[in-house]
Amino acid sequence: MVYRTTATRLERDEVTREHILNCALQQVADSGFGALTMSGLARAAGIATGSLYRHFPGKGALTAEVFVKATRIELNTLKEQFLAPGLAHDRLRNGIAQFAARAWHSRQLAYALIAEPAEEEVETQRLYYRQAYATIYGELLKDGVADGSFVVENIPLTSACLVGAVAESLVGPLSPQARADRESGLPTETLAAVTRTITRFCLRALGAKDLPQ
Amino acid sequence: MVYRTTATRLERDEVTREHILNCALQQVADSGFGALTMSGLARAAGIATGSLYRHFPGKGALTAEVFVKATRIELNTLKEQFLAPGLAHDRLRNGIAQFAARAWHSRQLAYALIAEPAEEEVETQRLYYRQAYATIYGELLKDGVADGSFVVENIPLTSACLVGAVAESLVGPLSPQARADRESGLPTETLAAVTRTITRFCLRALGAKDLPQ
DNA sequence: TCAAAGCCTGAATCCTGATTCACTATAAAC
DNA sequence: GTTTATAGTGAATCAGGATTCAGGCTTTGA
Repeated sequence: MVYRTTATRLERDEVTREHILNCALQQVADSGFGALTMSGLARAAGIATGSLYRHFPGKGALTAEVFVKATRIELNTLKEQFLAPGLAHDRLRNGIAQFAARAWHSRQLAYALIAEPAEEEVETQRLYYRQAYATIYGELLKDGVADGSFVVENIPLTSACLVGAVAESLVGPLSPQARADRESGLPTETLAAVTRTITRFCLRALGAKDLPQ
Repeated sequence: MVYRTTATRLERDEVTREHILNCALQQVADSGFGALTMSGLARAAGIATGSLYRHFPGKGALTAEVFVKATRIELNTLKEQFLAPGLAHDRLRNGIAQFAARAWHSRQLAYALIAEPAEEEVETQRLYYRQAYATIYGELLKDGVADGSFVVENIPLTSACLVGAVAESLVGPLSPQARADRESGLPTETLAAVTRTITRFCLRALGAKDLPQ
């Protein structure tokens, strides 16, 4: 036995692995999951196609890891706002504003994470994380009912409505940005205006008393 | 020239064509667009694979036609409720209730029409029909603002929120039915309860005065 | 420096399902 | 009944992208 997996090697592997994931994330952020091919990714990462398979068992696993890496960040960011101290009313407002801003500035990635069809393994993770999203919305609603911010009868279903409303209006084909992409007229709406409308929509839907502005 | 496309032939072609579309719709309603293959469809329709290409230029066109056929029905059904006489408040309530009931009873089809990824040609049509949905929502909102039912600042964006909320809560992965599919516990929610929650959510979001019940 | 073992390469292979096409069957016209 | 154009058939082909693998390359440990 003259060849050993030495520390140097392990470290180098780790670096390569991260490099691959970063390149993949870049591609997804630029052009979505649909544009992610193993040969293209290998080219972008500067390695051979076969080498990808040293680090990942297959495309599904690789893609799922990209998805999870990116989604965790979003979820934690939102969680931070939702679990902050203060009235549920304000926490919801801040959370949505932040989510909207992030989606607005990287719509392709937001779309990929929220809605774009992808490998089976990605869909599995998406399901898991949607639940996670719904759960933190649910927590917030519970707090909001307790502190008098909201009036909600069915928390899980209302969470689903909120997730859907926010997703469609920011990232879906009816979102102002998507419309602007299509009809090549200027993007008439601003982030601030969109955020305001969505926030008011959600707060009103939850029976909140005083709306922003 | 001894062979003419006689009336009998044209009629028979028409029948076959309809038969194919019906079989395809059946398959989509049973198992979604993903399960629709040309050879499978040919088998189901009792004809040869190649014969499908006598009636349709390719899979994309065929699938798009199935989509349009089914979606038109839904859209018209909703339009009927939304354009009925009466207060916008009530029309919205009726429209959503009907939409929910239809989706509830054929969830696979509803999912396929609203959200399931499919051929390029289908996505094109989906875009078109989403706009159409948003437009009729928009009309209703305009009427509602006029007759005092609703308070809405940004009609297009609010329409998008409504479409998203309804779609996600009825058909998306967070819908009660989808949850029930996954966790094999009984489907705790009833259609009536779900409809009530969604309707109240939407009406409140639109600033409606008196909520049902 | 060298032998041994694992790494890296990328062209060849596999897979899945749409599409084609040479052939047979059928309908129309006489 | 015969001729001939068109319809129907389904096995073969094609397409495009994931996956494999034989062979050269590097690293390791002595």
